Amino acid sequence: MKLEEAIKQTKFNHEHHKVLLNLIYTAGVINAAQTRFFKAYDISPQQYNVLRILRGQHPNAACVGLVQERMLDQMSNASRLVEKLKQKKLLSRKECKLDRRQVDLVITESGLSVLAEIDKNFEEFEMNLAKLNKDEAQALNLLLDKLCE
Amino acid sequence: MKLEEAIKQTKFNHEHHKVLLNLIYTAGVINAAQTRFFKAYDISPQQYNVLRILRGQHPNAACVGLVQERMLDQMSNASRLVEKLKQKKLLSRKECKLDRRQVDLVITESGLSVLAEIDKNFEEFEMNLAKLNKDEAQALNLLLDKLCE
DNA sequence: GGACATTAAATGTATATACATGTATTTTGT
DNA sequence: ACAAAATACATGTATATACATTTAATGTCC
Repeated sequence: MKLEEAIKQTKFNHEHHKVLLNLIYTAGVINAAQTRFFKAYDISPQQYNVLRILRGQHPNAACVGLVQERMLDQMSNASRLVEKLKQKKLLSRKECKLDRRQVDLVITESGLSVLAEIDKNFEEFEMNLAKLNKDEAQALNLLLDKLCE
Repeated sequence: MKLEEAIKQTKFNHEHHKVLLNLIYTAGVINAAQTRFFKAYDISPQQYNVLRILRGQHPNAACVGLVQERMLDQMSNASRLVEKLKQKKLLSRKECKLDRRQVDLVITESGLSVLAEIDKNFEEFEMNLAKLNKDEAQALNLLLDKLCE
């Protein structure tokens, strides 16, 4: 359902105000859909994000700071997300020999296979979600990039 | 900072995947900025949203259901938001005479003046946030609408 | 080498949120 | 009219998040 129907409002002060509402609304819709999608794999979208970052480094280790830096939101609890994933044995956490303040995080085999399982279906999920063709997707990305610059 | 810099990733499987990340990222950026902006007025973006809905009905009352229906996210805790706003005396909550299951919510004078104060600066905030011209804002809205349809 | 600042990560705390359940009231079906 | 279903809202609970503080290790300057 698009914004105007969802919030029962058809007039906006100006386009910029609608952009603001529309972005927050759209992100909420996507987020809810993602949360539902990942629930089947017993992880949250944030946890998926962390696993993907670790897979990107694999077989090297990454520290909490690197993960935090690359996360979609600049949140402060990478530690706690890591703890959750460790409990599920999707990553390993060891003291870093070179700098004992840091920890070496490595995705486990189990973590890799969960990601592989997810990726099988995630692309289809993405395509369904976005009812846009490739050109439109590209245009949307350009606008979002410009907005954030 | 745009997505690619933020997450240190320049290649994406396809445009749709980038759209997904970009939307969540952009909404996060906006949300953080909004939260900071509203902090000066001691309310959250969600609470602002509720107050705006009530102002839209003023001087009529609105019930919790109507508020919930029009909120940006389909959340389940309109009750608790209302409770917070009542504690701050920004709205009044009375039993509805016609249907005693419902409650009549009305924004208070104090609530109206907080909104007036906010609106003085919010438009400027919106414009700064979105480094887009009017045509681009319009294009972005069309794409988001299409995506949510 | 030692006091002091800086950094990395973890933890504490208050609030927010998702989801399920509870409670009171009204509506519906017979 | 009365039992059952539906509705409106509130609450319980577990988890998530923002923000500040703590702890331990490293770096810096004299």
